[in-house]
Amino acid sequence: MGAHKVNATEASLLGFLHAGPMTGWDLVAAAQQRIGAFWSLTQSQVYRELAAMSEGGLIEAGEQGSRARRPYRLTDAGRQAFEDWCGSELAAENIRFPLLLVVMFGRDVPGGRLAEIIAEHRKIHAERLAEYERSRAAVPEEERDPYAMATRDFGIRYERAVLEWFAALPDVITGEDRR
Amino acid sequence: MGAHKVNATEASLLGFLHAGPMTGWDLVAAAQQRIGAFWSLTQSQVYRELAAMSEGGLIEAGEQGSRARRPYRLTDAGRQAFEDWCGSELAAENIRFPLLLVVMFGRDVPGGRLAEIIAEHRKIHAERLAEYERSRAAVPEEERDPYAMATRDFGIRYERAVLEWFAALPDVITGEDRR
DNA sequence: CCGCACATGTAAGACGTTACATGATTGT
DNA sequence: ACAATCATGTAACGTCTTACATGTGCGG
Repeated sequence: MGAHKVNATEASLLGFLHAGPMTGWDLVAAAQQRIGAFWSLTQSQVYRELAAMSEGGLIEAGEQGSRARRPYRLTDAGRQAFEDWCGSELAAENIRFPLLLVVMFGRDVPGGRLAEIIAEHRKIHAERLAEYERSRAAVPEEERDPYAMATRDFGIRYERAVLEWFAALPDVITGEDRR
Repeated sequence: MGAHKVNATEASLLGFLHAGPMTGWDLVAAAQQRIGAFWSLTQSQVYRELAAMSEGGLIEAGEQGSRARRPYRLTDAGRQAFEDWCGSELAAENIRFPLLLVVMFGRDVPGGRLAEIIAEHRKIHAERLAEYERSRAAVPEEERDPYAMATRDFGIRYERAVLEWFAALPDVITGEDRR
């Protein structure tokens, strides 16, 4: 009861800690790799939230290991806080996509800059998709975690949608009208 | 030249002001409606940035109208700042999707909560897609702005991708295994 | 003439980013 | 013994969110 209410960033750290104690450093790496595509957080944030959650009793620091490694483990209160978060109303997804701002205001974007930006980003997204598909293929059949697969598949579908969107843009925008 | 460097949020306001003077109130409404799907901003932010940009000479307040309406118009410096922003390196898109956190940590989400959340969000996205398609169909052929169309189409493709992702989720996750 | 929507603004705090500081340990 | 990397942490700032305060004018 009355346990501290956590935000989504803290909840994600608690989520990782279900699998066993981890240090801040490990959490940063895990977050970047496993949820970085749809939930960004920085090293600075991680250490701050760890300190706060430790203060609040949601996690406990263990014995300090070599190189000042400080592993944190989930407490019962932390487990409860995670479940409370799951039970609370989830915020809607928040997308901030500067490229779309440029497209929206494309009429007033100077010269060929719009086409240039689009070409640039098209390439970035093609690479990201390739990367996701490579990583998907790299997981041996028998050790596929359905949850991790699902989130990666989201990324794949997202990147495909973006690429199809690029492909369907009219020439006025992609700048392919000058032949 | 040395004009103030603006962030993406300010750039979006400058973008709107290219079409003519607008008040803070109008900008909030316009932003919510026209870029809200991929760039959220709040009323509070708008008034703050307007004050700051006015201070910096990027925009100028006009005569106060009724109900204290205060229209701002773009200055040359503001136009320049907008172009500078277009010329700068655009930040990558930033997606924060709590639902995907829940999926990622699905193994530790209590009881049928995961399935429940998914069903909920599936509905939300279906409705959003329907809304986009309705709004798309509502624009008369002759007054279609290709830029606005392009950003809306992004939304449509995004929502379709999300719905297809939902549809492809395994039963372990959607909870349809108990028959 | 009164209630509601319009319109601007402020304050405080939560959250996120960037840069830097500090020291330990590993490998060479 | 030295450089590179590991690992934690702090400081400062920028941005976003939430809530509130204040007043105006339109419509019934």
